[in-house]
Amino acid sequence: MVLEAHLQQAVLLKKVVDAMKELCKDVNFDCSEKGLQVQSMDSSHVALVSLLLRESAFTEFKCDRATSLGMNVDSLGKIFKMCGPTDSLKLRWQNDADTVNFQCESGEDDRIADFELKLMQIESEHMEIPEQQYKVVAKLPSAEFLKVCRDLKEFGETMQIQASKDGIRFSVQGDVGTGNVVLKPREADKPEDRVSLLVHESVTATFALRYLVTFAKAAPLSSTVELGLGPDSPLSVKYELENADNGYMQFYLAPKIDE
Amino acid sequence: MVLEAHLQQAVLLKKVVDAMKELCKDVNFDCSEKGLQVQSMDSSHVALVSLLLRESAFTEFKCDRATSLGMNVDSLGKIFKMCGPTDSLKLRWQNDADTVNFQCESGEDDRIADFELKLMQIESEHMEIPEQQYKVVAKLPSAEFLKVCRDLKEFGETMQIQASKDGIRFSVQGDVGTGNVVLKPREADKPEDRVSLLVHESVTATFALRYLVTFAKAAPLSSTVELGLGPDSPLSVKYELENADNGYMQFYLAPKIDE
DNA sequence: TTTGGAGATT
DNA sequence: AATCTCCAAA
Repeated sequence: MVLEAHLQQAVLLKKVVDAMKELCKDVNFDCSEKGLQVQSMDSSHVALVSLLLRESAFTEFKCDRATSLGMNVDSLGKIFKMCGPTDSLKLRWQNDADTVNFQCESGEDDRIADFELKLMQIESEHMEIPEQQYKVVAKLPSAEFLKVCRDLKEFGETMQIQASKDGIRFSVQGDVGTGNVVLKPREADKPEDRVSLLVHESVTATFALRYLVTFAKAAPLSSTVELGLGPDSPLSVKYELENADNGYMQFYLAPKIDE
Repeated sequence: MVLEAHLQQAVLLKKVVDAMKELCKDVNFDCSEKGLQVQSMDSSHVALVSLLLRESAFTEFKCDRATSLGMNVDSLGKIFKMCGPTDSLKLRWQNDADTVNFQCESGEDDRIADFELKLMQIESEHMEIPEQQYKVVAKLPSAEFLKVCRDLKEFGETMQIQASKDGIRFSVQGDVGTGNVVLKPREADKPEDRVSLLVHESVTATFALRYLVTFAKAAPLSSTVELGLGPDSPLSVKYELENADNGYMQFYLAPKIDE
């Protein structure tokens, strides 16, 4: 057995796959002793998905040899659909086998679903993601970001984001009119209700709303989301797992350049 | 600024729009110093919607000059979807501007959504609604009316309403059988639980259930609904706002004439 | 724990 | 308009 990983909550991986499903068809899961990692362009090569599940996210993790396992995301979605919300997951890969095994166990151990998934060869266009120094880092409730994106996408295809010390403004211009939502920095008892802005320099940029909505659907992964903005640089949309040390799921999207 | 109206609870207008959405595509909001008014046939010219929001329904209301503002109801629905349940609303229209501005503010003022909606020219088929002397006026809990309509629409498309001093009977004949719900007059501690019947003459009439279900969805506007019935005359379904002086929303539906 | 209603999504 | 999911009440 080269890879054996046990996850307390299969639902974590289910959420990750759900978030990835609309963007990527097939992806490589890069396995090493550090954990699992995915880095993939979306099918239309406009957005980038970056997932890291550190070894600490698992109750048990063993990986003898670094390797890339190519999987079909749709199939993964179907597999995890079999899992109940409290199921645990065991992931196994034998040396050079052409399948990987998923085993979902209900909490009471009275129901075991398992699936043998065929692996696929995916040319891994390995990409470096430069560590950006964002001019603005905004942290807000992930549910609020999801709602803003969904509400505004009704009016148009392009969203302008303006961030300054006073707040962050999401705007869409469409045929029937122009919509804006402004969030001001906000303290709150629960950290997950806060809106905070770290601003070195005000930033205005525009993005294809379609992708933002897709990213925002990763909200179940975390109660908060972190937006990273810079002038003429890609937007980062990052969801840290409940325990940030366990990893994150992050999306990048190139801005629309003004004509 | 010709029109400026502040509403404590944006949700009131949201409910009104939701109730109107399924019936009308575009409507004129007639603004005067008395308040806002809408009178519109539904798209298939079978039903009629009549809305009155008196000036007193607003925390602030100013209208320098009577005017009709044509708006798309779907767009209004999308705008109010952005509002939280406790948001307040500011409605503004500048002299002869071709847009009207909606501004939703959360209670804590840390989230402002606003929308600039393009106005449209709608030929206003102005109609007089004759004050009917209904043979029967029935008042019942709006939730109960909603449930009756929803339950019975499962069995057929046409509802017969029979009202007499003994009670009001809703009947549907369908392929799988015939369903009846009878409500007898009922006293109750809370006025909104009462069922009362004012009967000058027993009435039997039939209506297209589809419209009744749509009307009944306005239930969030008021805990009670008033049905007005006459032989061979349109049914009135009226929801008075919690404070009746603030206005009402009313629907009319022509009866199906027996073949 | 199970059932119903409400809200949201396609 | 129909389905599905989530949340709340019994």
